[in-house]
Formats: sequence, structure tokens, C-alpha cells
Amino acid sequence: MTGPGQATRQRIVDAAIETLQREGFAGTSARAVARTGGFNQALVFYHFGSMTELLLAALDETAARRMDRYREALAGLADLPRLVELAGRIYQEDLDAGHMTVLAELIAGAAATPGLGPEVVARIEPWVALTAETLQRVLRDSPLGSLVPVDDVAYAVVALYLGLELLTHLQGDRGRAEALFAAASGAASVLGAVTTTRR
Amino acid sequence: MTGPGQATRQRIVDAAIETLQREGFAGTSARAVARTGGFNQALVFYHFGSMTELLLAALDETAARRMDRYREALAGLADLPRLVELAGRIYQEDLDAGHMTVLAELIAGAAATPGLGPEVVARIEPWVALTAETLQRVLRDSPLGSLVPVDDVAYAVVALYLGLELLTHLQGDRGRAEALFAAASGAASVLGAVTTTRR
Amino acid sequence: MTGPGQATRQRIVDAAIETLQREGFAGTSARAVARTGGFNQALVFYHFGSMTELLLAALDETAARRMDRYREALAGLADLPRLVELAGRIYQEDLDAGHMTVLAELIAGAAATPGLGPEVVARIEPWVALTAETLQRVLRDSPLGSLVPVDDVAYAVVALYLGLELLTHLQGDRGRAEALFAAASGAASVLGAVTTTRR
Amino acid sequence: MTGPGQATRQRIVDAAIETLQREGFAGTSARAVARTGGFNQALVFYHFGSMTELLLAALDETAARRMDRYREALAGLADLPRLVELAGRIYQEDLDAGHMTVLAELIAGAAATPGLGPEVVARIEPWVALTAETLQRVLRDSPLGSLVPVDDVAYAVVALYLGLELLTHLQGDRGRAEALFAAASGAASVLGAVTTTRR
DNA sequence: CATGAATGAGCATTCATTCAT
DNA sequence: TATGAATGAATGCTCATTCAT
Repeated sequence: MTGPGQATRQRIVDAAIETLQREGFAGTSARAVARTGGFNQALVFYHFGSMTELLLAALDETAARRMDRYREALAGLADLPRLVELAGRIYQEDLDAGHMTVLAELIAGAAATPGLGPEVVARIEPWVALTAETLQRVLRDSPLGSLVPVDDVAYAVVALYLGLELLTHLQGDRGRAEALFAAASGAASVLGAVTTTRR
Repeated sequence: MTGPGQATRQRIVDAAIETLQREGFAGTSARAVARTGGFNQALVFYHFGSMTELLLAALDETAARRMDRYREALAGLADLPRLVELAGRIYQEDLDAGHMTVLAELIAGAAATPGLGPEVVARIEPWVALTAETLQRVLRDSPLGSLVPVDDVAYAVVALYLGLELLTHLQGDRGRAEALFAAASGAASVLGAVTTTRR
Repeated sequence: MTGPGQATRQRIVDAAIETLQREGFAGTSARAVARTGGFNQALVFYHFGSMTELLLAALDETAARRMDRYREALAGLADLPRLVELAGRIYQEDLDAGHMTVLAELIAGAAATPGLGPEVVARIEPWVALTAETLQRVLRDSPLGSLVPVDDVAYAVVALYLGLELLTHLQGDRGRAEALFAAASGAASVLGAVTTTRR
Repeated sequence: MTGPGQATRQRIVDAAIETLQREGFAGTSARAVARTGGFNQALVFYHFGSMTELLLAALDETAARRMDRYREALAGLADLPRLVELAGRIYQEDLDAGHMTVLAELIAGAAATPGLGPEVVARIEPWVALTAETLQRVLRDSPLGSLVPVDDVAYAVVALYLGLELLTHLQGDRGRAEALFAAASGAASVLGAVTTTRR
């Protein structure tokens, strides 16, 4: 489990992530990854069998890192305003770290690479679940709790996140998304006040 | 203005749209488009100069078709419930027609094709504007009107649409998005009732 | 002989010459020539049948212009020093006007274009003849006249010219060729003095 | 240093030289070279990265072969008549072996391939140097030695060689160049006699 | 465990040329 | 006399992948 082979796998995955972030999906060829990591391109196939497998491994890796961060941050939260404010903060962290770029690039490429789509979808599920779970907790005690179809909203939130990331990535300007989160923060405060008052 | 050249241009654009929908961004090579349309691949370059130009022309074409449809449908609307219900209906129409696929693929692929990003962004603006405009009209007379930052919400709506399309496309199952729209419809009814009552 | 067709032919030839000078042999495609001259590319084939024919016509045109200039300049000359000095001057004129570029490019391209070689050779002959003729005249009265195999020297002179032009073209620096002509001028003076003295 | 890769590199370079000689610069495409050598065309790019690099490698290869031959032949020479006679002999050897064709084609083609020019120029320098060096040695003891600007003459000799090769190549008839060398041989004998006498 | 070499298929783009109008 | 449209063949180059070592 932790032989030299494992270390090499890690090097390759790291190189793949870096390349995805720097060059985009189409620029992430076996050669490009090997160049980034300073190893032989055949190594990719030795360890992962195909580029598709490597890309999925890269997605798993970044997802794991982020999931940890998210879980930790969301754990103690129980009211809507803080949740929204946190969402904005993490969104920016994600952008800075290039985490979502990997996902976005894979989603993009999935349309062209047979067999990639379902795998990517499967890796999004946990995010929907985490979102749903968090919403559930936050809304539990509020009158909204019974009205809101948590699963649907969670799905929408993930989709929104994805769309925002793509647009931001494209524009090279995150001002708009930041403004949106600021506004959402405000709205959540009001909503939070209303619902809290009525508790 | 309407010589045989114009007809051929149209054939090429149509073939590009069809190919984007069927094969995705990465699968939409000049050769693939030519195969789809049954013409010589050099014709693409004769008429459009480069693949990038053709892809943008395809985007313009589908956008024009959809924009007309949307404008018409949105024109007479003035209350939130019907707006949301309409949004769901059009979303499904879009999926059926593959319209949004073209945009989604281009947005996704833009990360890899230099120079494509800004052009695609520019072509999204009108949708944000249309959304903002519609929201403005619908919310004008409601107490929500003054609270909601219309531009931000419009941007979010477009991002959400985009994200949903990508996910739906990826899953090959639109059930989840449909459920979401149904739920939104319900929520909008409630909200509409509330706001209308207070008017 | 001087209808509108003739004028168009001239436009095409001029555009071909300009393109050869600016873009080199490989850059002188029918499209490139048409772009330079602002006419339709099919016109080339209408008037010349093939690119090869156009290139030869261009060579004929520049050759004619230069031949006139050379003849005039050489006409009154009868001694070696002035001849060499003049050769240097004309060499620079040729470079400035880009005349030799056309020949050099065609010689270069001839290796690749079937059928072009012999045609180009035929168009070099007059230069060898002109050179031989001039040498003959200049050396007539000198003791060198009977020793020098005029035709061979003429051939060598043309070859030297060609080689120098190619090298100069390649280096983008004509300093070396200029130094050579200066040195030749000096040598010719000495030689001229010697031969003249003995006359 | 001498693995199978090295052998393949050599095969590719040899095929490139052969193709240059047979098809000329413009006919020497990666595909043509691969056809000549009976290997996959992608191999060219695997080993050389680009056609330009391969062409330069081919030039280096023939240059190395010829430089060795020239050095050896010129080493023992100290008088002008034998030098000229040798020059003629080697010129014919070069033609037979197609060595100079490679240089001529590259010089010719360099006008069209960006970045090739300076590299080719750099590879001509050693020939000018070798010529200058030889002239220096041969003329050292003769009264001509102090009169002749050795560097200029060396440059001219190389240019002449080049021009002759191009013309011969073009005509497919080397009679004229042979006559020239014969005449030069005679002239050199006379000149040699004169200068030797005076020593 | 790792690698250099090799390959067949693909890419966007440009070419000279033809032809109907 | 001229042109826009069209084409088949070619270009340099990159790709994921395989394989012998």
C-alpha cells in the first residue's frame, strides 16, 4: 500500500492535477502530464492503464482534499446566514486552489470521452449528499425546513456552483460571483432573522 | 446575400450544431462536421477560416433561435409562478432540441481553445440581460422587487441553468432536473400567493 | 495586345513579383498572389493556366527590366576597373529592388517543381551571354583577352552572382558581399593598370 | 549513446538526405522522408521534434562527411595549380555523392522556412574558414599572398561553388562546370608558374 | 518498476486547380 | 472576362497506447 509504486502514483496524480489546472482538459495529454511531473509518459499507462483512469484519479484526489476541508468547515454550522457566508468563502478558496477547475475540465471533457460521463457523475453525488445533509441540519429547526425539498435544493446548489465556476473560469474575472455571494449573504441574513424570530 | 454560398454556410453551421450535440466539443473536428454534413472538410475553412469561427457561428445560430423563442414566451408574463413554470418547460424544450448542449460544450471547451473564452462570454451576456429584464418586470409590483438584487440573481439563474444542463447531459437522465423544476414551481406558487396577497 | 486582359495580366505578374520578394517561393501561392494584388485567385489560372507559368512570367518580367538596365550601364564601358565597380553598384541595386530575389527563389523552388528547372535555365542563358559579350569587349585590347576563356568566366560570374545573392539573402546582411566587391574593385584597378600599361 | 534509438536517428537522417537529393527541398516532407526510409512518419517528430531540426541534422551529417574528406585532401597541398585541380575533382565527387545538393536545397528552402536561415548560415561558416585557411597556406610563399584579401576570396569561392552547384543541378548537365574547372586549372598553372618563378 | 522506442490514427489548415455561372 | 464555390490531396504535428527490454 505504501511501496515506491504508491509514491509514483501520487507523483503522477499530482502532475495531472497541476496540468489540468494550467493547461485545461485538452492540454492534459499523457506527454504534458509527464513533462509536468518530470517522468516518462509510459508510466501513466503502467500505473493507470489509460488517460481516463488517471483523470478520474486526479478528480478523486482533489475531491478528497476538498471534501475534508468542507466537512470540517460545515460541521459546526447551524444557521443559514453563516452557511451562505461560508459557502462564499470556500468558493473563493476553491478557485484559488484550482480545485474546481479539475472538475470543470473533466465535465467538459466528459462529453467527448466515452465512459467518462457516468464516472464523473458518480463523483459528484457525494457533494450533493453533503449539501443536502448540511441543509437538513441548518433548516431543521426553522419553519422553512418542512417546506424546502432538501434534495432538490442540494442538487440545484451543486449545479449553481458548477455553473458559476465555469463562467468565472471563462471570464477570468470573479467579481460577479463575489457580488452574488455578497448579495446572497445579505438575503440569508434577512431570511435567517425572519425564521429565527419565529422559532 | 442569399447565394449558394449562403446556403452552404447554413449547411455547415447545422452540421456543426448536430456534431456538437452528438459528439461533444472534443469530438467536433472539421472532419467530423464534414462527415455529419456530407461535404468536404476544406469547405469549413473556405467559409469560416477556422474551426473556432465555425463554433462561434454555431453558437450564434442556436442562440438566435432560442432567444426568439424565449422572448416570445416571456413577453406576456408578469407573475412569478408562471415564470418558473415556463422556465421549466423551456428548459426541457432546450434539452430536447439540444440547444443548450451547444453552449455548454463551448463553455466547457473554451477552457482549452485559446481565444474562444472571451467570445463565448460575450455571447452569454444577452441571456443575463434577458433574465434580468424579465425578473425586473415580474417583480416590479411585488414587495420582493425592492429586496432582490436583480442583476445578481439573473447571473445566478444563468449559471444554474448552465450547471443543470451540464449535469443532465452528463447523467443522461433528466429526472433530477425535472424534479427540481417541479419543486421550484411549487415554491413559486407559495411565494407568489404570499406576495400577491400583500399587494 | 493591349486590351483589358493585358492590363490584368500585368497586375497579376506585378503581384507575383511583389509576393515572391516579400514571402519567398514557398509563400507565393495563388492565394497569396491574389491577396497581394487584390484580385480573385482563379484569375491566375484563367490567365496563366498554372502557378508555374505565372512564376516564369514573373521571372521574364523582372529579367526584362534588369536586362535593360544592365545593357544601358554596360554599353559604354571598356575597361576592367570600371566594369567591376559597376558590377558592385548594380548588385546592390538588384538587392534593393529585389530583382535577384525572384530569380533566386525560382532557382530554389525549381528543385521541387517539375518542369520548372529547364525553363529557369533557359532564362539564365541571356545573362551568361551578356556577361560574355561584355567581357569580350573589355578584354579585347588587353593581353588578357587571348588568355581568358571568356565563356567559362562568364558562366562563373553568373554563378558567383547567384551564390552571393543567396548567401546575402540568407544572412540578412550584405556587408560581406560589399567588402568583396570593394576588394575586387581594388584588384581590378591593379590588374587594369598592369594590362593597360602594356597596351 | 549507441542504443537502437541512435541507429534509428541515423536511418532517418539518411532517408532525409536521400529525399532531399531526389525530391528537392519542397518535396522533402515528413511523409516523403518516411516513405524513403520505410518507417513511420511520426518517428521523425519523436526523434527530431520538427522537420526543421531534421533538415539541419541532415545538413550537419553531410557536412561532417564532406569536411573530413576535404580536410584530408587539402592537408598536404601547398601550391595553387594542384589546389584548383583538386577543387575540381572534389566538386565532381560532391555532385556524384549529392552532398552539395543538400546544402543547396537547404539554402534555397531557407528563404521560405522561418528560423532556418540563420542556422544554415552558421553551418556555412566553417567552409569559408576552411577555404580561407587553405588559401592562406597556399599563398603564403607567393607574392600574391600579400595582395589577396584571403577572407573575401574565401567567401567568394564558397559563393561560387554554391552558385555552380545550383546551376548544374538545374541544368542536369555538368559539362559547363567541368569546362570551367578545366580552364581554371590551366589558368592556375600559368599563375603558379609565374609566382613560383619569382619565389 | 520503469523506460525509450515505435505506431496508426487523428488533428487544423493550406494547396493548386476546376467549374458553373 | 471574371468570380465564388468547391474539392482531393497534401502539409507539419500530436495523440493515446503498446511493447520489448
